[in-house]
Amino acid sequence: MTVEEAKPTIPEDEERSVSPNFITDVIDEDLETHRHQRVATRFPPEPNGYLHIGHAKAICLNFGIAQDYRGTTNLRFDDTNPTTEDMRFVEAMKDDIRWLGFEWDNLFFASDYFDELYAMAVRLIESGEAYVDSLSEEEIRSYRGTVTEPGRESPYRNRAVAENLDLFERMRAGEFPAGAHVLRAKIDMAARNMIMRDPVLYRIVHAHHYRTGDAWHIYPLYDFAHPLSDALEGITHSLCSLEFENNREIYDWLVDRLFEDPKPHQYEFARLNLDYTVVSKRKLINLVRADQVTGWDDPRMPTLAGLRRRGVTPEAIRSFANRVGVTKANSRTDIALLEHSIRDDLNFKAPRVMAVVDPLKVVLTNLPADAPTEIEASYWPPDVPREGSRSVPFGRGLYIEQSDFAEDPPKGFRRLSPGQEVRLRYAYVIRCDEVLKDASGNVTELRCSVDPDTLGKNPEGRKVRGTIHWVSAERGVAAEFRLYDRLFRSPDPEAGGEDFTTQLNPDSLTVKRGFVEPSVATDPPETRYQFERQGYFARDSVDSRPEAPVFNRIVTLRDSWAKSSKGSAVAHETKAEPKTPKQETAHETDPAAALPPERVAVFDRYLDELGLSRSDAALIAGDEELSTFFEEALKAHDNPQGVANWIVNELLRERKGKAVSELAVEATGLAELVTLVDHGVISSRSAKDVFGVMLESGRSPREIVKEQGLEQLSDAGALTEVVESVLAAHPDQVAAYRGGKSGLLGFFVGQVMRQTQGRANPQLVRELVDESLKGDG
RNA sequence: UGGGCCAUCGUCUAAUGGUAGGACAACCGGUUUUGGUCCGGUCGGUCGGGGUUCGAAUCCCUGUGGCCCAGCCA
Repeated sequence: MTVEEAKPTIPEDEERSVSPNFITDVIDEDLETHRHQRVATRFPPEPNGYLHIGHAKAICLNFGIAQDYRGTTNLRFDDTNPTTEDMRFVEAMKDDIRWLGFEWDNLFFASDYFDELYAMAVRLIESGEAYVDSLSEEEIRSYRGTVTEPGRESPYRNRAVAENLDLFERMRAGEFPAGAHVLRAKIDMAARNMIMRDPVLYRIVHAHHYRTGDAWHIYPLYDFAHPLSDALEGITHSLCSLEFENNREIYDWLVDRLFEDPKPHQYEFARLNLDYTVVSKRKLINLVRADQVTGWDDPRMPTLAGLRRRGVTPEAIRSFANRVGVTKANSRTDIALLEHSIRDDLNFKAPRVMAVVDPLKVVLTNLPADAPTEIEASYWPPDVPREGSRSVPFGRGLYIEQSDFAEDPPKGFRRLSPGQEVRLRYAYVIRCDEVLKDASGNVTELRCSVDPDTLGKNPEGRKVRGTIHWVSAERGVAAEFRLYDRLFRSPDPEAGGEDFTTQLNPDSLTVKRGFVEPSVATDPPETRYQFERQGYFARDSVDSRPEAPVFNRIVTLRDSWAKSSKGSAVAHETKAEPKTPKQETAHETDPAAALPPERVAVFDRYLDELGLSRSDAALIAGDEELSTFFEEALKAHDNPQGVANWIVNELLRERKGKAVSELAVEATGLAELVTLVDHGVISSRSAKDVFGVMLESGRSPREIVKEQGLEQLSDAGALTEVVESVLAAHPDQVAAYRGGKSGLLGFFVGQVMRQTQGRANPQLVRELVDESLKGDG
C-alpha cells in the first residue's frame, strides 16, 4: 500500500474549511510562485490560562489552513516565562483543542529549543549583532527614549565579543542575580519602531521551569524565541494577532540573519472580540480569581471549557469561527452570530423533549377513562429528517409553564387563558375552566377540560391558536435548570478602563426548579436536548445527579413573541448608542504650506509657468527626487500636467518606502509612455500595463507596445462587432441596463476592454455601447 | 506627539480598476401540533474633501476617527 504523499494543492473554494481571506490569498500566491512548496502553520499558546473563543478563531484558522492545503500544524507551548506558566494549563489546552476537533502533527515546547536558541544567540554575539548589557531595568527604560525621541546607546553596547561571550555564558550558568545583565540585539537605538531599539533577547530568571527544571538561569524573550522556533520547525506561515505587527520587524531581522530560504513569514489578523463578553486571558483570570464565576469552566465563561460545559458543540464554534472571517480590521462581533451558529447546529442534533421550568399545576377534570397514560412522541419535528421517539407519561395532573397562562391575556396571546383553548403538545386540546388562587391572589392551579376528540387530530369547525408543552405531575422528574444570560451588561465591558467587573450582569445566572419528562432522567452528562419552545439545554457534567438532574441552558430559541411583547426576561436594554455624528470638518489646508522655504521657488514655477495644480505642484516640488525626475521627463515630453499625473498617481505608488532610483523606470521612459498616450497610440488602460512591464524590465515603452501589439484600437467598425458580441453574450445584463441599472455601462465597457486585451479606445467603446443599447431597444 | 496598522449595510464580511454581493440582526408574509425550523420578501452601506481614469470601495494627495508600540510579558 502506498502512502499518498502530502502535497500542497490550492483547494477549490467549496472544499475549503476556512473561507478565503487575505492570508489564504498569500498562501495561494506563495504556492503558485513556489516561494513555498508546502504549508506549515503552528498554534503557539502560552500556558498561563485557559483557551477561549478568541483562541478558537486562531485554532480554526491555523489547523483549518493546514487541513485545506494538506499541510501540517504544530502545537507549540510558548513556555519561555516560567514565573507565570503552569503545566496544568498545558493539559487543559490540549484537551480543549482536541475537543474542538483538531489534532496537531507535532507537539513542541519552546523549551525544546533552549539549546539551539542559546547557540543562535552566541552566533549573534560572535557576529557583533548582540551584546550583554549591564544597565539596570530602569536605565534600559530611560535609555530607550520615547516614541518621539530617539534612545541613547548603552555604554556597554560596544563590549568586546569575547567579553560578551564570557558574560553570556556566566549568565547561563547562574552566576549573576536577576536583572544584573541582559542580552540585547545590536540594532538601532534611534529606530522609529521602538521594538528595534536594541530589543532584549535574554533575561536572567532564577526560577524552576516545569520542563527544564533548574537547567537554565536565562530565558529567551518572545521576540527572540518565537521567530526562531518557527524557523526551526519549518513553519511557512506564522499567523498571529494585530498587536504583533510592530514585532514583525524583529521577527524578520532574526530569521534573516540566522536562516536560509524558505523562511517563515508572519501575518497578522484581527483578534476576535465578542459583544457582552471579554476575550482576554488576563481579564478572564481576574474573574476566576475574584470568584465572579465558579471557575474556568463556568458555563458563562467564553472559555472553551465554559462553552463546552454550557453545552455548545465544537461544530457550532467552528462554524462561528468561520463565519466571523479573517481581516485586519478591529471589530466586535454580534453575539447573535454565535447564537445563530449554535442553534443552527443543534437544530439537527438535539432531540426534542419536554421540560417545565416554571411549573403551574393543571388538572384535567374530564379526562376520559380510555385516555392514554403514555403518549408516543417523536424526538424530531417533521422538518428534521431523523428517526426516533419516546414514550411520554400523560395523565390527569400536569405541569405547564407559568408563562403559558395569563389570566388577563395581552393582545396576540396564543396560550392559555380563562375560557380559552390551547393544544397540549402531542395530546389533547384543553380549555381553561377555572383558576384557583391562594390567599394572596397568586394562581396556584388551573382546572381544565379536554376535548376528547382532539387526540392526534384537529378539532372541527374551529382553530386552536397555540400549542404548549407540559410534563406529567405524577411521573415528571424534578430537575434544576440553570438559565444563563450574557456575563456583562455592556457590549464592550473593557471600554471603561480597568474596572470591567462593574459591568458584570447580576442576572447572568438564574436557577429554576421544575420538571422534566422521565425519558431524560438517566441520560449521561453533556447530553443535549431541545426543551420544546424554550431552548437548547445540556445536562451538566459536574453537578447533575441521576436523582437530581441539572440542566444548563445553552441558548434560547428565537422568540418572536417575546420580542414583540417585550415579555422577555432578557432585556436587550443596551441597544447600540446612536452614532456620534461624523465631523464633516474638511478644513482646506494649503498643500504648499508645509513646503521647506528653499523649495518654494520651485513650487511657484510649477504652479505659474507649468500650470500644475496646486497640490501636484507642492507634492513634486516638495520632494527633490520627484522634482528631478519630473524635470528630466519634461525635457523629453513637454506635457507638464500629463507627466505630473503619472508621477503623482503611479510612480508614487510604486515608490512606497523606496527611492525613485531603485525603480527600473527612468524619466525618459515615463516621458515616452506619456507621449504614446497623448498621441493616442495606446489606450490609457494599456499604458498602465506597459508601465507595469517597465517597472519589471526597465525596457522602453515603445518596444513593449510593439512587441505585445498593444496599439490602440479606434476603428469603430471593428469595435462595434466586439460590442455587439458582448451585448449578445449578456442578455440579462442588457435587460437590466434597459430596466434602469445604468451602472452596467461600466460592466459592458469592461467586457469589451477585456476581450481586446485593453487595447480598445475606451471612450469610443463607451459611446458605441451606449448607442447600441439605445439603438435597438 | 514619531512609527506601524485599519476604516464598505445596525454587526461581521465579499468585490484583486469594470453589475457594491452574502451572512447575522431587524421588519413583513407563507408553512407549522415548537411564537422553533424552513420558504419568500423588505429595509439598509463604500468615513469627509480633492485628484487620476472612459470607468474608483479599490490608485494618488489630504483630513477625520480607531487600534498597536516607550515590559527584562506574550
